[in-house]
Amino acid sequence: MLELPKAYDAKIAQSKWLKFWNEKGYFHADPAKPGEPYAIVIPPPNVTGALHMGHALNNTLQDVLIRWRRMQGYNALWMPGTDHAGIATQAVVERLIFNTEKKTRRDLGRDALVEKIWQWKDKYEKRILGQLQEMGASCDWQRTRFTLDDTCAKAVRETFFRMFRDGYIYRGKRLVNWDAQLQTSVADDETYTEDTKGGFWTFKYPVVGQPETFIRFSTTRPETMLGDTALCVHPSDERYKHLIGQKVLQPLVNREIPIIADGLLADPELGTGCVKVTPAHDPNDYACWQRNPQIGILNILNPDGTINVNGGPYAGLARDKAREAVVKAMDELGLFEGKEDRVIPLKYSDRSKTPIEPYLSDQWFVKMSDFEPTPHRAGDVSPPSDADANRVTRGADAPRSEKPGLAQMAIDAVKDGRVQFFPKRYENSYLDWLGEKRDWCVSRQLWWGHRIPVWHARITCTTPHQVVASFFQDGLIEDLSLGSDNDVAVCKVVRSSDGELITDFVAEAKRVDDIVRKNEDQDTADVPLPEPVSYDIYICSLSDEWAKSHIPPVFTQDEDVLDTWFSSALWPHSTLGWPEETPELKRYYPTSTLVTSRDIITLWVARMVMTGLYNTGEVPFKHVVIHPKIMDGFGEGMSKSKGNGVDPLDIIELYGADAMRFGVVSLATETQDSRLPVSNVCPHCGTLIPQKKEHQSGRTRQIVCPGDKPAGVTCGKPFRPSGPWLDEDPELPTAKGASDRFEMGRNFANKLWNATRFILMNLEGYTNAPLDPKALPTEDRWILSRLATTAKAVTDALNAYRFSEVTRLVYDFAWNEFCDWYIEMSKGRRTDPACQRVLVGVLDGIVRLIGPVMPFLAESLWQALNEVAPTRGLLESKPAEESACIAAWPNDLGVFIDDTTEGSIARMQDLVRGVREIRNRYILDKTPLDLSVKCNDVVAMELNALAPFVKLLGGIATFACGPAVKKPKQSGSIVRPDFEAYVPLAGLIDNATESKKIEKEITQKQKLLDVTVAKLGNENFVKGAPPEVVEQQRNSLVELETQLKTLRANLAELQGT
RNA sequence: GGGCGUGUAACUCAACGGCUAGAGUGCCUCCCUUACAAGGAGGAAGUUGGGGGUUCGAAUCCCUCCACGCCCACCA
Repeated sequence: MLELPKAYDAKIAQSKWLKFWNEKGYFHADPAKPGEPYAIVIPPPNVTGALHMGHALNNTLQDVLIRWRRMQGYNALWMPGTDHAGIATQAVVERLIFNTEKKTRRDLGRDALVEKIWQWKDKYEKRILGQLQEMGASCDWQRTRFTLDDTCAKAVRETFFRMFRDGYIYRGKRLVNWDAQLQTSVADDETYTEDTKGGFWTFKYPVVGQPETFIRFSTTRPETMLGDTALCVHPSDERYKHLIGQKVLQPLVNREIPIIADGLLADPELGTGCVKVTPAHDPNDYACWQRNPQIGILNILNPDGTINVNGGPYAGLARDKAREAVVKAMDELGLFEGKEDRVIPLKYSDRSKTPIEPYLSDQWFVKMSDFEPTPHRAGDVSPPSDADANRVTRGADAPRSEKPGLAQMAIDAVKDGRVQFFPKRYENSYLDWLGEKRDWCVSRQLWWGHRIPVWHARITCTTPHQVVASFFQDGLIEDLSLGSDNDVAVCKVVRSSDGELITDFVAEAKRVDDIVRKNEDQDTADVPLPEPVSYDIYICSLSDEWAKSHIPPVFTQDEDVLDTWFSSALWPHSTLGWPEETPELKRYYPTSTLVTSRDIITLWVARMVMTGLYNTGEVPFKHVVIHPKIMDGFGEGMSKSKGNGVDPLDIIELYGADAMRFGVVSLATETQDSRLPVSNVCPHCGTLIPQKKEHQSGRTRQIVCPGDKPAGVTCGKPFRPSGPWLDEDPELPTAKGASDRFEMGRNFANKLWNATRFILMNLEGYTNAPLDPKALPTEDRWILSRLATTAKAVTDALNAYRFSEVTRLVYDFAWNEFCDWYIEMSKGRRTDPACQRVLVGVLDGIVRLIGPVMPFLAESLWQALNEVAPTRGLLESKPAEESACIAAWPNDLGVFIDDTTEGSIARMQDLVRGVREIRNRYILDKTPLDLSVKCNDVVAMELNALAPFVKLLGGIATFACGPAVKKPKQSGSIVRPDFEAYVPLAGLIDNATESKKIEKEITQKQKLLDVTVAKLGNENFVKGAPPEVVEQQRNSLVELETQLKTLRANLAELQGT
């Protein structure tokens, strides 16, 4: 017989089976092999980040699904990989280089910096993938991708090219969130808003031509006054009506600006009712300018956040200095009216933690709204003139134009069910966000990323002749194949002055000609020469090689890289080899399930659907599973700076990978958040000390391991709580974060380990044969029925992505039914072949059911079982699979389901529990005790059949049953109503206490009886409720009456009456 | 302001219109019974946030109030 160690050793199991699985190659998906495909692409973790509990949850859930489908016989692919995470990674490496070498990125240069980031990436990618492996993730590691690798780059290039060609990508001036520190634009979602101490200044501008007339306005950002191009009031505001159309003087830069009326911008209730308009530095003002283009737009900032030449005398000043100077100057002019301190919500950049500056700059956009793209020609390489139209038609339910745009395509896919969300409510965030159809700014002023494959030149023509010469006679455009079917490059030409896309060059040449001719016709000596005309020429090329040999040197490649999400958006098809028609793409696309968290539903999920549909015509995945976010015990997000984070690797170290996985799967409910109370682990003795709020964010410098516990349990030594510490402190070691919630999984693993150990020790002479339920004793039928019911429930839960239910179901069945009851009952039947087969068969089933969640444990038990019982099976006898990874999922056990037997055993359990309660409450010594039990015929038969139960009563009671047991006439005996056992208790109990207890019970039962009587007396209930509910109420009425009778008799006996 | 969610035992969560609202942890009592003390047996502990309503029947559905969380928008 196989003798296993006394406890489950997670570490040994992990190293052993990881190696075994790798060697066997179970996780490699081969498109040539049979089986219904089931594919998941991993949400690629950021290469620079360490894995946190969110990753642990996210990846464990994917692994559960993949392992489960693999066991079901699917051809299962889990595609792993990492994300280059543009801004985050570059920022980290830049900071590192600055800290170590005191060099900025400009000192290094583009190539050197990118080279350094690649080195960094190689190192951290290895680490992060290794961590995933340690968690047991059964990814197809041979296929590991990176969003910047050649395969992905090819897909990115192809997508950009097609979008450029088809007019989905355009160049536009836009107000972007400018990070003046990193000197890049950042997306809305890469910013956060924080209440910040600021001010609310009130100034006045003098009205031109009306001495002593001023108009007052307030602002939170005085420095932007340099860029004011108007003052704005509400059209119906009586106070200012007469001033609309007048001008005021901006005294600092000596510019006259108009007073305009705009009901959307000005709110008469707010401040003075008059607001300054700075289109280039405020999103609302920008919108106002779009409605009132005549006021003009003036950018006053340099990319580094200092004031530019438009700021006149303030040029060169940093923003805060400019603010001081402007206020001072206004004050000196007597135009400053006062300042109020105010807390202002200010946007910050997530990466550099510096304030965001709304900044006007040239960016590349992907058009989201509906339009009619004309391939190869009419791309919209201009600022959108339809901004207002967008606003009117926004919303997922807005009327559709003929040709749905990217956003609409993605909306439709969810609305018609091609993509389904679990839980369904998350569809809302997706649809609402896409419904806005806001264009997507895809350029980033970074070096780390996919470089934008567009070459640009500006050609300025001083004579119309030159235009013609440049465009036609030199043959430049023809060569570049504008409008032809060139599939390597596309060229677009834009008139610089107004951004008009030029598609008809003959017409354009004629237009310029006409202007010149008009000038010549005037025939005066001092005719001004025609204004020079400039054209911006953009060439997008699919291939760098082609670009090198074909694009004239006057063109330069765009310096920017693409938003990280651009490559992430392609992930489901790019990783499978698109645009090549690979076998993988054909077999696994569309993928099956995407598992992610709710905060990237818009950023990532929506964009994957869009690009998937655009590139392949098919949705990227059918199901989107959104799992909760893991919070600490106070419901707050985990973060490094708070120090309330838990490292999954520490959990693996402390409790094992199976326990970690079991824990996080248990947390995966359908709620938004899950709480995981965090403890500090004493670095000296390992005791877990629950984290308090004051321990967070470095507010507590020192914790002393509690000394009031027994010696040896805690050590009483001081340490530093887990937190944002930058340095090591030799005196005070820093605690790790952990959580005792993972004990549940560890204990469960050990329980199963020991159940297996017990079974394997008792398999002397084991042979296997199929089991016929009809020929088996009650308890065997019962446990097989419970196994079948559990297996079905687990399968249902997985199908519906109710993960926490999976762990709960298996835990309850394995521990509370199999171990606590069936194994105990089996102890009287050690050599019974049927019992051995049931033990092995049920254990085998449990191992399969827990396999997806606890793969290391499952494999350990599986291999042990294979040694002793290599041939097994409940319905047919066959050799077991060589690994739990590829063991068949139990889904054909329905024949064992037997409700009658489950009911009998449930009654028996009640009875046994009742006896145990009496023993525990009253019989503290081990005096053997005669216990007579009277029960009805059905129970009696069951009990006779289940004779070994007597042992469950503790081995000190005798157990008599049958129809004719008389109540012993013995003073001090007590009858428990729920099982009618007569227990002699003379001298063992305190009559007063017990009387009280019984009185309380009588009150409760009487109340319940009254309710039941009332119910049954209610005609509506008898008619309206389902018959089985009525029947059950009738039964419980009879039962309650008996119970009350018994209780009253007990009470009378106790009180000696 | 708009949307989504949460509130059940001391803590973390189940229960999704129907048996006396259940687990795990913690707490109390007993037990190292040869699978397991990372264990076994039992116990105490709940006005299901408050208030209305619908229903024969509500933790569950509706209304309302309170508290909390997340997302989006706005805040000169």
